[in-house]
Amino acid sequence: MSVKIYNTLTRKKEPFHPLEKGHIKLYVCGITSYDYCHIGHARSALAFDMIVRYFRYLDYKVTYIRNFTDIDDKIIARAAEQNTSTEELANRFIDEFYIDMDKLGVDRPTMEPKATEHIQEMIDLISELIDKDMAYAANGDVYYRVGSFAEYGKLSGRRLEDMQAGARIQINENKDDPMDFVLWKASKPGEPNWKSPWGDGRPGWHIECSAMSRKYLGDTFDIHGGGQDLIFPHHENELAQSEAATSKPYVNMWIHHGFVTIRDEKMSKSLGNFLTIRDILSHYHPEVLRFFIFSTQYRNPLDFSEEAMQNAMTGLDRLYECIATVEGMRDDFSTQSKQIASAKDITKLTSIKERFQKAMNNDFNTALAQGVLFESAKVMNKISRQIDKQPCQSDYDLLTTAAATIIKLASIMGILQEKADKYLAAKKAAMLEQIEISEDEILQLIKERNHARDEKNWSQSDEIRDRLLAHNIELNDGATGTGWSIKKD
RNA sequence: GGCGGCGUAGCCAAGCGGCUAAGGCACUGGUCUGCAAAACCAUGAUUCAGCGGUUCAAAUCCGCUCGCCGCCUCCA
Repeated sequence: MSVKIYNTLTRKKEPFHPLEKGHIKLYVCGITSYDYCHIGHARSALAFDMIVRYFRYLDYKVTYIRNFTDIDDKIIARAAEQNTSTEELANRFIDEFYIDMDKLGVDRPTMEPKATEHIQEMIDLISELIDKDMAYAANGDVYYRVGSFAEYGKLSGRRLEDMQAGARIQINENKDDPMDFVLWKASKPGEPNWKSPWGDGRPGWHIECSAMSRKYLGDTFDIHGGGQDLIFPHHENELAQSEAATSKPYVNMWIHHGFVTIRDEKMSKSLGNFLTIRDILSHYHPEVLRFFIFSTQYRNPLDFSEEAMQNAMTGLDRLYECIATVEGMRDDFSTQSKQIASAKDITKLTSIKERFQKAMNNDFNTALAQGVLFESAKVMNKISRQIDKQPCQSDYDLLTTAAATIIKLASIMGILQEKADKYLAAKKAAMLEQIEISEDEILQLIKERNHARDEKNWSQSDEIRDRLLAHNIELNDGATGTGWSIKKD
């Protein structure tokens, strides 16, 4: 059973097989480093983190390259504003990026090349294109001759004629054709620049990915990924450059993820409706953001709202509570106890892995995979609540194995990775800080209330409970005593 | 104007030609409880934006209409 992936190039879901058996070569467009990252960047990093983790779970070797664009117009402009160098600015925000990624628990790619460290490779590639007459130099700039690449537009499904009709194309008298795009830009005075056969200048945006992917992954590799906004022009142009230079297919499979939206509009700086990763992580546990991001399939738009985050948190807590209950089970079983799990329950719980993989094999359908986790938790809760004191061996084994399986599978999405009791305790402690009552006070009041309850003094008992409720503390009277929790809004 | 995507219960979200249209949140009833909370059980779309068509069979394929979104300029 192979993984099926939606390929932007063919607009179909296709079974995926790497060129080299057992070894996947993946290139993903990373950030342009000039500002803090927002949730959209988080979605990109997390989507590919999940994809790589899933491939590795399936025992593939994955070589994962994600670049940093550390020179471009925006970086130059921002550096000038801040009176600093492009290098300092780019490196500063790369450091900030790592802070966010580490908090989110995103695994590092195999390599993270920077554009400015691959100038020579880009110059070499541009020279090859000029030699083949696919590119031309003009006044210190170098342009790609779009019209000479017959398949131009095949990735984004555009035809040159259509684009020219309605496009806002900058007038540039250096270009032979308005659709030609820049490979090398002559530098203006004071701008960062590198020596080249065409004079001092700097690379265009698209060429870096062609040069770096070729260096680290070869002329043809398995998967190239990025956000849907990169399909055109970035990936279209990359493809055109690389295939023109090598005369080989550039990439077999193109993966593009959807946007994060707010009130159904794309999150973007120009609209001012973006939230940074650190904004979110100051209010929510990183796993809540991960849970939220994986609550829909990666290609669909994902609408951000506080309500959706609360929803994600509730769902994550539910899974943690289920695991905590199983882990809190007395770890000795009894030969006296009867088996509670039905044949149907056993089937459900022994097929978790299979059902989860089936979901993931269908174009990384994390939404469906989360459904498998919830269904499993429900069955486990059902069994757990019926166990009286000690489980029988078969139930004990079934539940502990199921919990371990869920934790393992959830690690692909990077959720449920904390010890369940610690996660729940930490959450309680964090929420306790927000209300004006200490744990000691709560425990004291519970003690008083239980005393009243022993005397069947219900009015006093309820009065104490209401007093705690005023502080958002909910009580739960169980067989082993009275517990408390913070009430959700 | 060109290209692409989406429209499934109050909300989120699976479904990719054929088993009762997953799952979560919310709501309601029940079990449990002194009363609650949590958990569990039960309950909700004769129907998948609308209209036609293909098929023995369509939410799933095709066409048209309506609505929303994205790309065509930097953008995850």
